[in-house]
Amino acid sequence: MLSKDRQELIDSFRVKCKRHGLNMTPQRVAIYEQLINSKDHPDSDEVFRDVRKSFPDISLDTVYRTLSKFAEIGIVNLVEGYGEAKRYDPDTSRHHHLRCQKCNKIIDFHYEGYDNLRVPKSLQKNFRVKNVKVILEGTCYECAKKQ
Amino acid sequence: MLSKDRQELIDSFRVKCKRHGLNMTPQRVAIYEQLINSKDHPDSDEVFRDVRKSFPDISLDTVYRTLSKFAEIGIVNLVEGYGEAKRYDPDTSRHHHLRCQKCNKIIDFHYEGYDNLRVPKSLQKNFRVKNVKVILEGTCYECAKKQ
DNA sequence: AAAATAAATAAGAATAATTCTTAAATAAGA
DNA sequence: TCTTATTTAAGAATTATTCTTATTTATTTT
Repeated sequence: MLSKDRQELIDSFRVKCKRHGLNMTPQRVAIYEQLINSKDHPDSDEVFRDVRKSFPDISLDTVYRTLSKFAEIGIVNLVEGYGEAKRYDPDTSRHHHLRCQKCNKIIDFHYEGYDNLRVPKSLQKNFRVKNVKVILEGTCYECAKKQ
Repeated sequence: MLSKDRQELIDSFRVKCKRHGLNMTPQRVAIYEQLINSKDHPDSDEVFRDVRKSFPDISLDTVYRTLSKFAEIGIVNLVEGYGEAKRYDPDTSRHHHLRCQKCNKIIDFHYEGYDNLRVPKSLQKNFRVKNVKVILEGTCYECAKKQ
């Protein structure tokens, strides 16, 4: 997160919040600043523990709410591992998934273009790749209708 | 799951279990049969509720244990959404992820080959794609060493 | 086929992740 | 500054999952 300078990032953070009707609160700023420092893919509890150091009275619930809001407006991304119940796919044949970000529905599809993506050589030293997944995320028809 | 006939599937299920040292129990068969019928990507609780109809005394814990074993030996696949805590990525620039299936670590990487995958036209009618993710799953160096 | 033993199960307690409820505090706009 | 809509802290509640223990069952050994 060092590609832009701190102040620039915070300014654009304020703009994004305003654009989405989010009030500027010290908690939100503290969480955002923590995220800038983070080099990892932290969960809410990690962020909570870190933010707490500079903001001892913040509540866990606020961190949960805030991160999920931030993800909603694109300040952060939710990584694969969506915090819901584990789900299993009984179809082990080759296929790919659409995932609706609103309702979490998963829809199977097949597309040859994704079937044999090559794996970059440079990774193969430090990581043994077992499978390549392509996931198209977005909004399903039913959820799009509702809006 | 109708590509092979029922008996063929169950036979190969028995073979896979044996190969991995799993005993054949009525519970495991019942769960496997339920999976064959499933057209979806059920979570453990859904499987539990369904299996219960034909096997009223099965416990939820058994379903959890069994599905996770099945995933381990490749009878089913765990879909994206791994049931852990939600994790956020503060880096919103274009990149992709390696995910270690053992320790759940996520490693960023960049690879041009994945940056502009085209989205099949046929999907675009019923699904509004917001982003395309490529995830390479496997075993990280540290976890590989441990074995 | 019966006995031994290793694996698997049910039941419910325990833990972990997340969300909800409510009353109080606060940011933004008039 | 006053008003109003948001946001917050705190803790209860909920949901998903794992753990513990005693019992049962599948497989292996006799």
